[in-house]
Amino acid sequence: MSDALAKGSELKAPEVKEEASPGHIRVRNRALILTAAEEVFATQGYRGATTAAIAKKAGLPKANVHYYFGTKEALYAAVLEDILGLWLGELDRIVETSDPATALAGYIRAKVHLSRERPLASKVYANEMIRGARHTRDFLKTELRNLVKEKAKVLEAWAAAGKMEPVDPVHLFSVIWAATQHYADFEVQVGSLLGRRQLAAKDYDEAAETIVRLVLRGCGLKYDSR
Amino acid sequence: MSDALAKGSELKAPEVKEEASPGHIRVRNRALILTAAEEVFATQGYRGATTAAIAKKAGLPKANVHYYFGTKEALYAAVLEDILGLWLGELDRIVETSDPATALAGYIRAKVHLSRERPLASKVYANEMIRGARHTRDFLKTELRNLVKEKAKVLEAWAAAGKMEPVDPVHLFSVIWAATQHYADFEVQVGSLLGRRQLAAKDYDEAAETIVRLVLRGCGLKYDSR
DNA sequence: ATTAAATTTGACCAATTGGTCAGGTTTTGA
DNA sequence: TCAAAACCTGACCAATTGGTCAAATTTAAT
Repeated sequence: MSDALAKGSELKAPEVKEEASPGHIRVRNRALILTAAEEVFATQGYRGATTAAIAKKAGLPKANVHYYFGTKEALYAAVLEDILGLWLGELDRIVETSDPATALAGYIRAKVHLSRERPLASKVYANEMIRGARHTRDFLKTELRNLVKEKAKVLEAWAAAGKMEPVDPVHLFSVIWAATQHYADFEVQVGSLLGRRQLAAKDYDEAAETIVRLVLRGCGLKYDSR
Repeated sequence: MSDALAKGSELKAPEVKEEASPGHIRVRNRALILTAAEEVFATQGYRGATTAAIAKKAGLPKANVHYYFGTKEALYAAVLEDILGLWLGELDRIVETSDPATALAGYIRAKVHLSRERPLASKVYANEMIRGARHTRDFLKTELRNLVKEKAKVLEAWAAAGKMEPVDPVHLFSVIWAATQHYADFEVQVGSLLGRRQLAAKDYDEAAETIVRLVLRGCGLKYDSR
């Protein structure tokens, strides 16, 4: 056995008691199923996803999936719930005290990063929108709308302070979301155009810079193209 | 009967001989089926679309759908074929002799217009990309890639002539496509954020202007925000 | 150790789905 | 007018699907 390997093995420090804490099975299996479901829903669509395929990908019998989530629809709702949490976080940096260019650029880069790290989540969400947001209507009309209204005030304040030009906030966010999520949802198209099977880190970076450039300049902010 | 209505009826000028030309049944029914299929594929996804639903929407028995298109997959391919034709046309205005700002703005406005007029086509295409472009890979890697390469040369020429700043063409087109098609694919989301059930003509116009503004300024071109 | 609760799962079911087909009707062209 | 081609469609089928369930096993808590 090589030194490195031996060292690695010895280092798995905590030496947890093999299994632990009540409910850990529930937690582990729900996570397995949710991960598998995200992939199957993303690549096959809601209707195309079968509970059998999800179960197989999770390494569990189909009846087990129904044991934990009841129906396919409830499982789908749970997957969406996870994704919405992921989406909502990054907007925090858009606050009045931030510098507009820094905040917007940071948000865009973070969103592109998410498209690279969690493309399946983006695809599930896109699918949900395309099909009319049957399971997400309330979220859109309340939570998301309020969040955007809040951020709209920040943009207005920036504009009033002469830090940027006024821009319609809904259209600005729409363009940012569309452009950034495009690199997850239409990954295969962008890859084809760039002549790659898979997008590389560099491609995501260049995408982010392009989007940042258009948005900042569009808002009357400085951006130096290198 | 109102004047307007009567006038409208009388005006249906050509008064074609009730039926006509051999093969007209084939043409008419294929069109009925393709239109119905576009809607069902758009709103239900590939797997979610049933030939029965398509037949019902077309007002024909299911067996008739199979009579004209054979399999569901062949019908889907035919729908995609139609859509790709629609997509490819508008790029014509991006030629070296055009003024960059005029050409790009015109293209963006035309694409937004298409999102409003043919949202279902956009949704079918988005679905196809999300699922990995199983039926469109070849098109992407050959036709679309070559088209973009061609347009890339135009952008380079414009930049070399000092008419605009250099921009990565693939990322520029990706952002334009993402932003414009967003108003078809994520229509329900934009509507929720704007507090409308349906987007109005004004909303599409404002969307187009926002995108034009970001893109032109991003390319170092003038755009006056009114 | 004991028992209640949680978990597991093969077998099963009713409904749906893409697709077929035979026998009929209508359209077309000579 | 008439036969061939095109078109139509109700009835049917094998496969798949989401979901159920009862009996067995494992885990948790006393």
